[in-house]
Amino acid sequence: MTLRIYNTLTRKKEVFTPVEKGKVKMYVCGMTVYSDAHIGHARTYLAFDVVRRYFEYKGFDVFYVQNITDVDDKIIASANQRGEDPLEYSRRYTERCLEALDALGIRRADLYPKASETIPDMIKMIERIIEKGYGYVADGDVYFSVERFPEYGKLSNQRIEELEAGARIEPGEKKRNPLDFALWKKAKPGEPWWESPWGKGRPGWHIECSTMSSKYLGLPFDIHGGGMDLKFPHHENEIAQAEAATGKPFARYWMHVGLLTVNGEKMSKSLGNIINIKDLLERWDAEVIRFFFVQNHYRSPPDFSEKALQDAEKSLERIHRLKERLKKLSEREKNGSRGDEKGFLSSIEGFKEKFELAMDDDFNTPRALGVIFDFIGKTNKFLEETEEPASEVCRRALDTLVKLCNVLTLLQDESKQEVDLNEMLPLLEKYELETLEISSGMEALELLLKVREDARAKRDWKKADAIRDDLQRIGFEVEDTESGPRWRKKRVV
RNA sequence: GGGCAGGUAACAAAGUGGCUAUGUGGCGGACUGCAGAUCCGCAUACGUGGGUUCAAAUCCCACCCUGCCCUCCA
Repeated sequence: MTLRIYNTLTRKKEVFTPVEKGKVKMYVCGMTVYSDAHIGHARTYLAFDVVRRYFEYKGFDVFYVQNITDVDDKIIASANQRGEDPLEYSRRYTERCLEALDALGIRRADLYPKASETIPDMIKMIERIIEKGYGYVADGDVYFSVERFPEYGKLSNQRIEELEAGARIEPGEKKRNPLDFALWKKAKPGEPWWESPWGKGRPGWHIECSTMSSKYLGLPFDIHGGGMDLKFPHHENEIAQAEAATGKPFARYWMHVGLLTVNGEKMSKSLGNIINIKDLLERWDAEVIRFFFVQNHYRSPPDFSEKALQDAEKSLERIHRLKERLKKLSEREKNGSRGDEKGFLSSIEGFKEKFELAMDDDFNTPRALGVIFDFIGKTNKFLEETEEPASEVCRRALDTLVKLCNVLTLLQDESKQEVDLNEMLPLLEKYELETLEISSGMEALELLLKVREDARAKRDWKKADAIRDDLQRIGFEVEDTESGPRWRKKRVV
């Protein structure tokens, strides 16, 4: 089975063949750590988390590098504003940002190299660029000469002349061509600096990615990714620098993630609609947010809104309900039944194949989700038709469901089905139940359910419904089934 | 001006030259004391105008509209 990836470089879907058999080396442009991580970051890093998970699912050994930009104009500006040391400031935000992504349930990359810790390597690369005639020094600054690199523009499919027409020249620029970009910037007063052959200064933004990716992955490496906004000029510049310096091809597959909008508008500082992850997690479950993203293809721009999350939450419920149902069924011991277990088991394999087909087609997560929902429908039907499904069969279905969902970052956390005693106490009182012997929330809930069952047995529907409604109000959904009441905890908004 | 994506039913979102995407919501049915869940069924689609074809929402052309990039941005 072959995996095909849409390569921005060729604007086509291409069959993925790794540089080194069985391995995937991927690099994704990381965060500039000057403020809290926002949902745009979440969108991108979640997309690549799914990419890496699917590669692992297929048996590849993945090495995933994501840089941290901790030397940058905005960081310096923010730090100076607060009278803080820029490097200390960025160190603090690095942790904050990574923790926000952790909280969202995005797995960490294997390595997070920092710009500030890779300066000597960057200097070496800049020296090589100058040696080979692609860079020039101008009063303590070093620039890359775009005209010297004939392939400039190959990623974004633009010609230098066209770009020049649209470019603007700042007064007092030391550049020879407006498209030239800084490899090294001369230090200004109050800025952090490093010694270099060109005097005190700091690296330009683009050079760090060329340096870190080639340092940790070697050239060429397999996948280079990032947000759509980085395609030009950042990624274009990365290619120019790395290929100019080494003479080797850089990254083989370029993947770009569609940028999200918020209520139909671009998310930007000027609009004041930046949603940061921590704020969002106070109101929404991490998995709901992940579901929302996975529902969209990584290349298309999702539109973020509260309604979209509400919809995502409802859809997710369907998956959780089946998971819990299967879990209970597979925990009890039943071998064999009257249902068509063989037919069901073989259909499971069919769903797996369809899932893989969808993911093999440029990580088509919405289609893969469709397959999962088909599988859910099929499984529910099987369970309806089968009186006592064998626990082994249920376990197999559960394993498949979890395995496929895990690739999409779903069902990765154990659902928190604990019961808080304090929540239950008012209800125990309301129904005048003895609280002395109750020592846990679970016992309290079970007592309430038992009382409700007694009421139902006496056809006291009023009381039974009242208990159900009260439990619903504190987030417990109660359903009556043939085998007794079934409950599950829901998020209370 | 140049580059890159899109316009699919109530909403979200895939896909395909002829065969149910899917989820949420709506309607009807089964089940239930009721509800819920679940199952079964139904409805509402492919921006506009041409063209190619036995057949196009899917290919081609034109047009309209939307978003993004060309300045820092995931």
